[in-house]
Amino acid sequence: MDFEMNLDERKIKILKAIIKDYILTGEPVGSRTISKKYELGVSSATIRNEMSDLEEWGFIIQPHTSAGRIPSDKGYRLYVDKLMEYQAIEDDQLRLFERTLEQKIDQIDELMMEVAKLISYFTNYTSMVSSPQIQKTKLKHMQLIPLDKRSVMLIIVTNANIVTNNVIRMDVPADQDTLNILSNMLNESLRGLTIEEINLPLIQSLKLKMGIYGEIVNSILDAIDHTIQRKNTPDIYLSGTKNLLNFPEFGDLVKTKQIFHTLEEKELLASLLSKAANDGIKIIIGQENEIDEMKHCSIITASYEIDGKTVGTIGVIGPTRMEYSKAVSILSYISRNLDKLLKKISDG
Amino acid sequence: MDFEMNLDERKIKILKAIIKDYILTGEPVGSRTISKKYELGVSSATIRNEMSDLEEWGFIIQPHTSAGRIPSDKGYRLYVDKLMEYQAIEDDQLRLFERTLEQKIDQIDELMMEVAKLISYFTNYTSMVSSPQIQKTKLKHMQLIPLDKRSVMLIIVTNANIVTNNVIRMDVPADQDTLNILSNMLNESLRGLTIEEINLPLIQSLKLKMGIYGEIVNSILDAIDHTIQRKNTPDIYLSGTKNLLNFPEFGDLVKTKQIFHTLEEKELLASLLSKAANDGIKIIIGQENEIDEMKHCSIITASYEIDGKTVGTIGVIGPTRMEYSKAVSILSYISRNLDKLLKKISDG
DNA sequence: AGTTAGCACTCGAGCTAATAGAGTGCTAAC
DNA sequence: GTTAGCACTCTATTAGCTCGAGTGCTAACT
Repeated sequence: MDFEMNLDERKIKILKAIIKDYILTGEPVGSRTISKKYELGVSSATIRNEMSDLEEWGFIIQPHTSAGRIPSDKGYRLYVDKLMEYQAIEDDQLRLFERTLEQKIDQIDELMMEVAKLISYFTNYTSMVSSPQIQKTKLKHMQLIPLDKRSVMLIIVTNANIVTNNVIRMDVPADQDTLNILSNMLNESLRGLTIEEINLPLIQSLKLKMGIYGEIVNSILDAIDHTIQRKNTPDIYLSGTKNLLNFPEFGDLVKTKQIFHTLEEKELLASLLSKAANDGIKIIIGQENEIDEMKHCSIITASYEIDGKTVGTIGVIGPTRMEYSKAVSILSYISRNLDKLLKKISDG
Repeated sequence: MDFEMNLDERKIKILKAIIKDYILTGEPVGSRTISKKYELGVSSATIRNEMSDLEEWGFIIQPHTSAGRIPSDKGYRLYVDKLMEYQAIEDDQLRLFERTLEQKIDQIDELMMEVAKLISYFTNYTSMVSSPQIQKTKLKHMQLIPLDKRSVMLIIVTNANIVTNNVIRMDVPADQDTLNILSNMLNESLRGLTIEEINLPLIQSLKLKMGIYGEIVNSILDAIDHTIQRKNTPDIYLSGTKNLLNFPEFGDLVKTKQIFHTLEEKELLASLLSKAANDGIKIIIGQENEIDEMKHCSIITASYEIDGKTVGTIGVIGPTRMEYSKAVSILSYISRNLDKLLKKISDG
């Protein structure tokens, strides 16, 4: 028995060949295929011996006796960690992305959806995009608008011109002028802060400052708080869910239905994406996935920033037989350039 | 040959039995099944004779010689037009809907998504919901907010507290006070009008009225116009796309992929739904569908109103073998009560 | 005239057996 | 250490077969 694991260069080459070929074709890869298609200068018999070792060490799997080998999750893991060559994003994709950048998109939700579409179009996988976490963006302007006698709308504009609104039910009626004064005071005190920076001491001092408006301020601060709570789970945009159906591994409708079900659980996806935050590129392969229904998928996520702060995540879902290097390069490129797109919204 | 089409009561009963059974089981229905399961007081041989007529007239189809009959699109059409019995919405569904009504939902997009989820949950089909057309809703409040030296944000609040926002690039800088005055003037002139009522003569008279602010007003009215243009295609919310995979008729992955593809084309769905506007309940069966990829589906849509005006549409997509009466009753109930939900957003 | 029992006929679903071929592991020679 | 050769294994495909559901037609019955 060969208990010592000695991954020499030739074994690496063979493993890479198996993974590449299997990602390309989806069919188990045999020793003859490798010796013919990939120039290793050795015969299929030698390769068979090497493959036997690779299988013993768990990097590849034989679906049945008379079939070739397919990579295991462990094999893919080694591949993405050490073996994979990063590739540049393709020129035409670059151009298409630039063109999108030139388009006039003035709503953040449209932009997010457009980004999701681009990712799924570029990768041929299902894409996910989470909108910027509002807590980490800075307050730019607040405005109170009278709706009727007892209710007021609070509009909050942040950093990248993300607009949220909130109806506040007032105990005390307030007229337009009062609301304008209040809006000004709020702006003076809070502008430039991120929403998560608005804490209890700050709120107390605000109440004192507001003097006669104290009681109204209460409701308003509640509303701000409510905004934070509600927006704790960011909006999730999906695109290209149909792409999963392209892959024979999703021919089993029962399993595939479960995946589609998961994709509709936006909270689940939100937590999945938020875990990836701050990590740059993160790759989850098959069984590594925490969500049971996703254990036959791989997920790649990439976080993106506004003003140097990580505020959201983009990602793709595909079969474990995923074109990791391609997907990584695309996600990495888009995540690095997403802040430009977001800034463009601000420019009006 | 029997060229005269004489649809007597017994034939109707048999046709109804075939459709009911096929909707239930998805299997072709034989004459013996009908004579045993549905009490018609005649033998299978008699039913065979009648079925032969029904087939000749195109209401049912025999997939192959030794199979039972399945309804044709024409058969379903007759069924939904004349034969179908409307059924009351189930009690537990009613309760669940009421409970949703009690929940605090203060954003229109959340509400729309919630409604879509309810519909797909109730019907087990894929649901579509289009957000209220902003053009037909009335202006409640407009507010200009300064962002930076050269740009201003226009917030428009309409009827059901639907909020839209728009960044305006100004040629002339404008300070907070000017913007407040302008906001007030705009509100006085335009409040209560629907957006589509804001036409050229009105705009002209506004410009005169605004006097010294004339040049600024231009940009603002452009922005309003832009809002109308952009929001011409309403937002579409989908839920339960995975439900399609429940039905054996969508086992063919190639066709199903096409349907999923169509479901991602929001513009297409928007036009599909908008065509249904003003029509109350509308049923599109199989081949009747204009979209090729949808010719194996049936679609039911129902329009909904705000303040007596039709502003949007809800609907379901399923196999032609759809539980029409159930789906119709659910859509009809929800569409009739949707305005209550929308009003609740207004109440804060 | 309408209904029904009886029966031959058709055709798909599902089972079995046979075959072809891809790929392996092992052995012996290089 | 490498490789040619070969027996062996297992799947996928095909062909042939049977079974049974369902039909249409005919002849008898009411």
